[in-house]
Amino acid sequence: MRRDVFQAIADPKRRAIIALIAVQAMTPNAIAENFNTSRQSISKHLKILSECDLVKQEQQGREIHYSLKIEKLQEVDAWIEQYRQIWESRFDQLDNVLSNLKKDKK
Amino acid sequence: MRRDVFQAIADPKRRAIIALIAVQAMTPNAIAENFNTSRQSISKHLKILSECDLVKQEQQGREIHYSLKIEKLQEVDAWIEQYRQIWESRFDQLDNVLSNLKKDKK
DNA sequence: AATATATGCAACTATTTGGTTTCATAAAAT
DNA sequence: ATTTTATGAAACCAAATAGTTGCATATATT
Repeated sequence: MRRDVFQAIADPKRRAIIALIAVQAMTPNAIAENFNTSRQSISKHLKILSECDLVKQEQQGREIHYSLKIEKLQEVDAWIEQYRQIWESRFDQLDNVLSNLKKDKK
Repeated sequence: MRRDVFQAIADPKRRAIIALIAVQAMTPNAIAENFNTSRQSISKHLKILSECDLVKQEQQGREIHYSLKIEKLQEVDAWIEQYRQIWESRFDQLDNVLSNLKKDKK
């Protein structure tokens, strides 16, 4: 099964978990309290996030605190960057495009 | 079934299709020639991309030219933006964090 | 008119996914 | 020592996914 950051962020619940633990490390139980789903389903999402290298764990007694490895999201940023360049250049050149269109049509 | 831009970009083949048609509009057949998969599977991916509002179609005779609606990718950019701010501020404040840590530990 | 080409759609299949239920283990509280 | 709490793992299930195969339709080409 594929395990990359794009697959990780595809699920809305996982994006919500990411948002939660970006602020502060949390235990699976604490995370589950923020959703109406079982603790086990959160654990499975955390396992997927962990396999995608998006979270780190810190054991404290019987609790495990999960937090976001925010650097990993830079992979998404790097991917979107190429397209950002396209839409930014399109915006810059909008006037040119419009005047060229006028010429072509005429 | 969920149809949003995050689900659309989760599949590596769809990301490859996006990269292709970002440059220029292409027909399903022309796209399929770039992969070792059937024309029909490309059509299914294009359907998903279309349902996610990531592509636009232009019919020319019996050909249909698909091209990227790049604005839609700005939704991904907006999502990643909040985390970019976090890692950028972390970078900016790295010295502060380190000196604070020293104080806390001591 | 007959044939070839470009495409979408529907049915079918194997695999993956997200979830629940149940169990095992280890640490804390009593 | 016994019970409670926090967690992961395994078995199972329904739904979704990616792909294939076979068709239907419409536009070119001959």
